Amino acid sequence: MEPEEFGSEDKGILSWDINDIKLPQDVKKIDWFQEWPDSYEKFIYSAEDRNAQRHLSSWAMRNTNNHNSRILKKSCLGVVVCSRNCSTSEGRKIYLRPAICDKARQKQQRKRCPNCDSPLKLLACRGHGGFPVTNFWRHDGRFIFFQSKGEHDHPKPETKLEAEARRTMKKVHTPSSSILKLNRGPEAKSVPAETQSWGNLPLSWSFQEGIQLPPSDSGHLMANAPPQKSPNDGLFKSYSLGGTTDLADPTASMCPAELYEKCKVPSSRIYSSGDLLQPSVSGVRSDYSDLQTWNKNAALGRNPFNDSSCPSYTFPQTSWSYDFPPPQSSLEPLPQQIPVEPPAAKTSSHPSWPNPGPDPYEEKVHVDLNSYYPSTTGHSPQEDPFLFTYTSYPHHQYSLPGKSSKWNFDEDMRYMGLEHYNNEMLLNLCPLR
DNA sequence: GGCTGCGGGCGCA
DNA sequence: TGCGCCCGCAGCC
Repeated sequence: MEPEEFGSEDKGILSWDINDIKLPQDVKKIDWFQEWPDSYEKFIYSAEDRNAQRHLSSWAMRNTNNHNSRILKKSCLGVVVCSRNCSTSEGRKIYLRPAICDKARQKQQRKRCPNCDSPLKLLACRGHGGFPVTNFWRHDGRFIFFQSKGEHDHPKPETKLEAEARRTMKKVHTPSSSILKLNRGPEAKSVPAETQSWGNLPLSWSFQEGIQLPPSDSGHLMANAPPQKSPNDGLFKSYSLGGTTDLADPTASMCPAELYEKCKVPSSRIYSSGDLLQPSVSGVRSDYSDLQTWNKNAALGRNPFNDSSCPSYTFPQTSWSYDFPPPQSSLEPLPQQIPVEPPAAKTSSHPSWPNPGPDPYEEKVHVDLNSYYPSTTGHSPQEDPFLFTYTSYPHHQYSLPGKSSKWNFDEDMRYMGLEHYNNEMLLNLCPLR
């Protein structure tokens, strides 16, 4: 997030440090959750942002004791790679998510590369002066302040959801490899090298669960060699029409199909707030015009769309604005796949952190997404019995969209990645679909 | 079994 | 004093 993108008021807000005694409370703009924070970044999330509440990151971050109960500190564990740096026949590299638990990580490192059976090795993160990148979380008032220190010097590992899903998938019956191959072949080959784990996840599973894995393997992620792409790549397919989408276009990954033409030019402003949120949106902050940033990020396996430089919109009720678009976060479960139940008020486990209130996404932004939902899917996810055949996240707390077909825009957008992920997985599980 | 948060403790600069 | 790291514990999924 470049300071140039902000006005004087924003610059003042950006001047805070996580260690400050008092953090700004007159926050006008709060950020969308950043799944892959990198470099020396600061974000201010709503205290009701569930991902922020959980201090989630797609980097493998472990808790670090900083002897300060007000500030949660996490340090990056890096990425688990093949010691021979092997590549699959499709040129994919092995980037596994290091287990957070020390014992589990040791156990993980005793396993072999799923591709070449060489030993695995942990590529430690040394992006912060030779030490791991550290992330800091602090709850203060209505906000959750996030600050990262250091720049990851390693590829992105498998995301948490991928790792969780992989474990889950291990417990379910695996369809035959031939079916998987049939189902995934052409599409998989169309995925460019840019594509990383998320979009390829089912493909990875196809490899690991049905085709290439040695019996002893516990699963892995076969990501393409850097540059990589963020998990929210899946969003594109969630919105795409007819499965003929161009996955090589990163800007498309977050665009409703109807807006694709407006979105597909990376060097221009991708999201006009009025395009997506007509009644309740105002203000656009920035764009993704820096190709150098793109190239640099891509070279390190980063998705420039994870940068915080996003257009924003403002909630009329709160006068806050969110960076837009949100869907880079795919860490949340999909409401479409969630049994109807009232949202539970999450209780902060931290003694000094306030309990968040009701989910703002269920109250503040109601956007009719009917016109944006992919029409060619033929039916909505909630109508599709297949979409209920697998739910890997039992802890969801969200309610299904009501009969009014009003969707909670924020959450739904963020969930699209997971929806894609589930849809893709279901495609594997139900290849005849 | 693994993830997460907490906190005691140690070593180093 | 701050930081990095180890360890154990407890709660949760």
